Amino acid sequence: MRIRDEDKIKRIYKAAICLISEVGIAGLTMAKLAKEAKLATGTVYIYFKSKEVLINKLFTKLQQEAAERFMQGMEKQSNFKQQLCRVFLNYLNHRIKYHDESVFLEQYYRSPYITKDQLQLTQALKQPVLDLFHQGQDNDELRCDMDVHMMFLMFLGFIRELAGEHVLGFYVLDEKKKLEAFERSWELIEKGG
Amino acid sequence: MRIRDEDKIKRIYKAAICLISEVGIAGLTMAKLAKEAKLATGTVYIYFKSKEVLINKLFTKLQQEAAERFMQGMEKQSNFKQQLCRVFLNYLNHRIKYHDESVFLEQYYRSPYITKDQLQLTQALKQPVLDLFHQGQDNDELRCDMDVHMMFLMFLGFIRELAGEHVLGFYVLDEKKKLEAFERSWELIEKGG
Amino acid sequence: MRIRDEDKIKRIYKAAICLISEVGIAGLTMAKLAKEAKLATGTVYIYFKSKEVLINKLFTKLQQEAAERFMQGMEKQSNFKQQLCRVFLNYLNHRIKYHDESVFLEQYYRSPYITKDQLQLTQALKQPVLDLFHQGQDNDELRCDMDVHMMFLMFLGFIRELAGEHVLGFYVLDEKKKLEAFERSWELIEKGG
Amino acid sequence: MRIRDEDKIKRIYKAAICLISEVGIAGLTMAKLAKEAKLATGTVYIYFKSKEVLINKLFTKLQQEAAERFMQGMEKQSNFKQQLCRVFLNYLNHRIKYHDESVFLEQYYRSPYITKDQLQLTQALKQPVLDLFHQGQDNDELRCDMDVHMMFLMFLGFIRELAGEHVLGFYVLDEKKKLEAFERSWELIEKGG
DNA sequence: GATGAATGAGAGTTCATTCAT
DNA sequence: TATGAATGAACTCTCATTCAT
Repeated sequence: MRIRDEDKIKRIYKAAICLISEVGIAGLTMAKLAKEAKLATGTVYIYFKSKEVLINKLFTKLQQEAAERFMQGMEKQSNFKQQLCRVFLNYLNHRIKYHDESVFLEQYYRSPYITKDQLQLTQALKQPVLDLFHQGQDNDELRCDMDVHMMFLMFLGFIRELAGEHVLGFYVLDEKKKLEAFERSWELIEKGG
Repeated sequence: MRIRDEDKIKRIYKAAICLISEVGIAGLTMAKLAKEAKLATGTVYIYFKSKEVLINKLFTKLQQEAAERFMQGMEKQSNFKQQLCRVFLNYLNHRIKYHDESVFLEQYYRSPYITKDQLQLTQALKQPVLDLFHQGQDNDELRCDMDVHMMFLMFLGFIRELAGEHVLGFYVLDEKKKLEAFERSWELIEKGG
Repeated sequence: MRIRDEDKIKRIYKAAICLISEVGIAGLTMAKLAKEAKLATGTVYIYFKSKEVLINKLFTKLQQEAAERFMQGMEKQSNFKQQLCRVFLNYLNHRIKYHDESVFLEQYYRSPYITKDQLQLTQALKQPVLDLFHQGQDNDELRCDMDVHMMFLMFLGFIRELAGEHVLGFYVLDEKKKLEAFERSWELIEKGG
Repeated sequence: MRIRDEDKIKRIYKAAICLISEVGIAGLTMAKLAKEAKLATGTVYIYFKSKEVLINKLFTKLQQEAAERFMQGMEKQSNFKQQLCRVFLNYLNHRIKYHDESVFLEQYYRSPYITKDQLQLTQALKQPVLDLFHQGQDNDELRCDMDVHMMFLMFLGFIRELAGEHVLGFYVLDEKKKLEAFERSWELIEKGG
């Protein structure tokens, strides 16, 4: 029964993301969720002990999936700038393509439901990107008079705003714009910029 | 006859902000709200027709108050850079000082409750800051090979991340750090930077 | 202040009848009532101790007014049949013209709010009509092999149904039909019919 | 899984009738109803979407049941008069035995909750009885100088008053009285009466 | 007396969770 | 395991009544 089980969990997650993007975390009910996932309400409780547990696990799962996407294809790049560009675009495209998930993650991140542990994990998932910046500094690719965390926050915030406004239709991004956005960010942090 | 009481409205708003920061929009109940504001539940309904109306009005009010704070003290500055610095710090400090409100605004902004009208208003409130950037470009203070909206989003995103991480204790900001953050942003957009 | 007071009471009664015909006794609220009567809610409580008292008094008042209308112009009639006809038409026209009031009276009459005393009073108000029937029997105008109460109930029920269906538009009554209805009733009860 | 339970619907209906006869439609609360039916409040909402729907359905159900009872045993009668007598007694006994239901039906019928559709249905349910009268006229059993609708309203009104006063104890009916009442009605409408 | 804001018990309804099948 | 009917606490909102002005 392994396969069917996994399938049900997937359906539950998918239904949750879909519904939350429509009605918010507040508006999500277990009845709606079960219906969307084509399950009985009771069945959901076989796989998740409570609504809270479900939301928590969904958060962790989505966060991990997102983190995996960020570094994808990076190692194939020829130089540091290209690597960073890859990460930049990965995250930007992720925020656009998985906008529903991103909104959920952000809402949850700033919600009272999040636990200390989850916050720590969130920080830990940023580490690979922070490491990349550190490496850049060590290899004289990035300026040294700006701390890595600040660079990172600038990158992150810029991307989030770009993606957010794009999804709402207030600032449309094509491939050229995306690259331009990266170039501007790069200018700011490159050695001798 | 007792007279309709502006003070009660303030107490209701204050209680709402306080509770939402603790338990989220989802967790806000009219009973808790009334208790926190030291009113009977029915009294809240004299001033606000429904919970939804209350939340909507709170959003609009906070947004407008926030917008007013952003430009404060700007005209006193001697030059363009100082003016922009003032706005930068205004927003950054606002995001820190009024973190509860900011979180509420952001949550609401991405929630299904927000109306088209409110979204438009939100955009309109950004206009004065956008105008400042435009003016900077026109007066040869800012580079012209980067569009104003992009500059704005970079500023905005950077500030939000800084404030967010500061409040969570992951990236502590003092006055020096704040100014450094502004300097980095300025480098990116100044003419001939 | 006598005059103003009486005026307010009238306005309250009128508003109550009007609203009850629209929304039922259940749907009547003191706030709506006050608004309709152009008074403050508190003012209503100066004249009526509670909603229940108001409804009770309204019932008694309307019932008495109705009773007065029934015998109107009867004594002017030349003979017994004409007298009875007058009463018949009085009641029929009353049920049509004051339909809202009649509906209220009937609803109240069958409701749990009515007291034993009020029920007795209601019966007492029928007495003049019952007396008329008795008198008819005594004077050999009416058959004696049918008890007076039964005659009365037949009259009453017939009139109520006629008026009810007329108001709903299911059985339209003009003057000719009204007289015909009386003639049929008369046939049934007249001596040697 | 527990199966949806027709018995529960019956209990809800029964509790509703019982409570309405005690406290009126206005006084019926879902909490009282659930308690009387020995269910949780939420359970009532599984079977009826809202209080209004419950009341509506109850009305339609009772009306239909009542209509069925009226014609019962009629076809077994040897002649037209006997048939009509059967219907007369059916309705009279129904009004006495199911007095609570009858009061509810009447209250609802004159209430603002009733819909056009329901009014039409109510009229339609009268048709079989009206048809019986028509048939009586066609077969020269009933007089032709009185329209069928008027005959019907006379019957109906008479019965309602008789039953109403009987239940209140103001006019006691035994089997003899009932037959007498029918005889009087018959006299009025029979051919050559 | 007149006003209508204030009150809070209680209304209808929802929904996370349980449980009989 | 899977189901969805059943539960009842908790929600939003109403409204008869009170009370400060």
